[in-house]
Amino acid sequence: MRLAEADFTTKERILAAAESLFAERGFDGAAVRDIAARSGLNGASLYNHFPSKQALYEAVLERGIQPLLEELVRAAQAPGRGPAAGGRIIEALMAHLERTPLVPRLVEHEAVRGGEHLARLARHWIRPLFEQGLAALKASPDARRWSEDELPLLIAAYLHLVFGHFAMAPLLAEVLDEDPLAPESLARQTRFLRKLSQLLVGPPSPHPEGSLHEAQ
Amino acid sequence: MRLAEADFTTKERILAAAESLFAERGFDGAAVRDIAARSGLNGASLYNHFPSKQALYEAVLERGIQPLLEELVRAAQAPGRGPAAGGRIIEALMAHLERTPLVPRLVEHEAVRGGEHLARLARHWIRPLFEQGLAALKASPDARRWSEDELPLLIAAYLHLVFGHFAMAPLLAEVLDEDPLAPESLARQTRFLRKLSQLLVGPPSPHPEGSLHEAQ
Amino acid sequence: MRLAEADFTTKERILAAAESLFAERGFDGAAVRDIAARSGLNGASLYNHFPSKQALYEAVLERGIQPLLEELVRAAQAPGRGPAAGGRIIEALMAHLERTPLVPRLVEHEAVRGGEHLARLARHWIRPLFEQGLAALKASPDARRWSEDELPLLIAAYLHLVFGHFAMAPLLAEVLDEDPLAPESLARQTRFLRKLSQLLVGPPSPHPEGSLHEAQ
Amino acid sequence: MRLAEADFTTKERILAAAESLFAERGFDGAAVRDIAARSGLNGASLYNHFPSKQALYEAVLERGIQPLLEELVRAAQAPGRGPAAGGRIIEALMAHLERTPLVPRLVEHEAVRGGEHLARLARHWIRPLFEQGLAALKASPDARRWSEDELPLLIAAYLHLVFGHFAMAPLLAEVLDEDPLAPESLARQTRFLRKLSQLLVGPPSPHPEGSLHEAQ
DNA sequence: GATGAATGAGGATTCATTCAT
DNA sequence: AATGAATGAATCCTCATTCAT
Repeated sequence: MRLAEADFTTKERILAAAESLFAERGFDGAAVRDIAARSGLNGASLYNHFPSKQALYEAVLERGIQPLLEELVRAAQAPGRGPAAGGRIIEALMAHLERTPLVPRLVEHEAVRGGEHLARLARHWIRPLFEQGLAALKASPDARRWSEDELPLLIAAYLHLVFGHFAMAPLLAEVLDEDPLAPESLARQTRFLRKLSQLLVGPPSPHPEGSLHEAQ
Repeated sequence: MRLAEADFTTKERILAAAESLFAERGFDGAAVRDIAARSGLNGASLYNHFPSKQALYEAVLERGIQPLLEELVRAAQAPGRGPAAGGRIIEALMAHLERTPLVPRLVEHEAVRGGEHLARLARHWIRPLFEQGLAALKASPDARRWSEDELPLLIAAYLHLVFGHFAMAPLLAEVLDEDPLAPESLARQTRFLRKLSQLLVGPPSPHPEGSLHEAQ
Repeated sequence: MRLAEADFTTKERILAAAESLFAERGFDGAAVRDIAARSGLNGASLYNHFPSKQALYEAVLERGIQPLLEELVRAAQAPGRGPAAGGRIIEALMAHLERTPLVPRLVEHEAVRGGEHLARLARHWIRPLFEQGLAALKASPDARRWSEDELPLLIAAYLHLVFGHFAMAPLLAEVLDEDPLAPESLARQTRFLRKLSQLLVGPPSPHPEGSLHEAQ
Repeated sequence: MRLAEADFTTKERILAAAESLFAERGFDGAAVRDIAARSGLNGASLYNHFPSKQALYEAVLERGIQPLLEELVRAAQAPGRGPAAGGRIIEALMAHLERTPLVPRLVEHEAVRGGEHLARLARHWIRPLFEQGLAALKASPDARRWSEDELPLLIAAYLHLVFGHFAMAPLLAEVLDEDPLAPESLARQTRFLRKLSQLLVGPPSPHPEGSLHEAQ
């Protein structure tokens, strides 16, 4: 029991270290030895827990993306399909990413390089997400302002907006002079996205400023 | 003249090859030998044109980003600051990126890894872009729906939306079953972004569907 | 214990191989791969024991020079400061160098190229040696034939004579048709230097030929 | 004529640059490109004047050693074989080396590494020098204090003393806090060597201090 | 499970040399 | 005679991985 627990802990430590290094430097830039060192291990010991760098990478991706997807499914399936659903999903998503802020960087790295791993990533994880979003949007009366072939773009837009904030955090930090991952920044971004969402798929607002400013 | 032209050509070939490889694999993943090979050169010959991989990388970044920034400045300074300005800038940006579709990937790679180069990238290139955008938004009467501290987020949102489409093209291609960089896809995305822009910073529309659908 | 011993052995093997190659070819001429091969190692394995070629080089220098200096200090501090001290030091020095005959070559290489490492070499190792020698000479009544500003030159002369014999051994071998590092050659050179030393700092000899020929 | 003259000049410039770089860094450490650059040439242009690095190296050695040898022959054959001959040769040698102070470094480099070139160096240049010295010593009545098999060592000693001063100049500079190649340093070293020579092969001196101090 | 040592493959870079201009 | 460009070989070093302990 003690041993198994220690093993679990070590594995977790490796995964966390790998996540941060893969997020920072990408697959090629992250050295196994560095990951091991950041886990408090010798470079060779890591191979007692993962058979290869590639396997470790995939485990990191899976560990990061799986809960994210589950969270999304949960948020989307929560009762209340009304116009507030979009805002709720955004909130859930942002709240989740606040706890795993490196995942978007991993995804972005992978997406940008279009690696072999990408197809599986897309098919197994992103595509269901898209379809789920599509269904939700089609069910929403207020989304009727978007034609059918615009809906995928709309979902992609949400993806860019939410993931971009996390993935490009290092750049934004330099430009905005504040840490985009700080709680206040995230809260502000969440409010901003909800407002934006209202404008995009909310009901047409005859006097937007007043109502929207309160809406948060 | 012949010589200078040949030199220009080789250097350009190297820059193009480097751009594509850096975009695909990032700085660490792109091997100098591969860049040279893709330029029709021996690995060593590349060093007759660039003193180091790092220098080549920076030249690629500069070559990609400088014209982009100039294009943006040009578009922003064109006459007609009205509500149509946003749409015009988006159009110019998308048109420009259609010709250099790898640049957003480069930027995203750099942004995601937060490399040493990032600070300069941010200060010299992205920040002026932000400030220019801020000024434009403040001058726009319809942007008054956004509070002052939301404006940077709005600009970042545009950044994510435009750059994301190009940077994550490989992922989107898998998900959407079409090439996001194909002319029709880009035209659709441009229309979509103009419509979205209308909703975000356009005049409040009492009956949006009709008017907006024609607006393109 | 077994492990530590094996480690010591490998490191020692590398140091020995590096010493011979650095002595033969100098820093630039000695390839890490060759050093590794001569140690029975793959080129990469060497880096498990030394972080860089430069570090290995410095370790080799230190390993060679440190004991030499200690030997000198020991010989100089031995009782009996009289006119025989010079001869005793020479003997000790020659005996020591017989066991590490490559060290003078290393020093000569380094001295000739005036490398960055030289300053440290000079200040930490050679200079104390000089000062020690100076003190010994000043205390010797028979050295009064040399003026104060000639004493450093006298010490340098000893340096040249002793080190030169070892460092230029390859050249001397060609010229003299015998190996200058062979025991008999070294014995002869030692006798020669003692005799020479007698002439330089020994007592004025009224009938030198007779007395000196027996002096050995 | 102009062209030929320019060529001669260029060749000389290359030889001078090569001499300094070979002296500083040895054969392996000196890059052809650096030699060319120091000659004001492109790396490729050097090959218009010398067919290879090796050939250039040999030309440098020859250019440095040939005049030195001739100078020695001249000094040795000058009238007056008496006991002053040693001093006169030393003076001529030192005076010559003052004008080509890098040559001893070249020789030392070559001697230390025992390169392929060494055999020729030894046979063609150093050995005649030795034999000439041997003859001179045998003819000198005062050298009778040295047995026959010590005479080669005596000559080698002179070699070490004279060449060492120049070759190890960088090291001596650090230790003695003055430039060993400065005119005063060289003058002092010359006086020192003459005095030393008097002691080694001069007549037995009953009251050395007085007489020798004036002897310079 | 942890580690020091070993290694083949590969990475960026340098180098001597060649060649067309 | 000079040079920019090209290149194969070599250089130092890193890396992912393996293995004995």
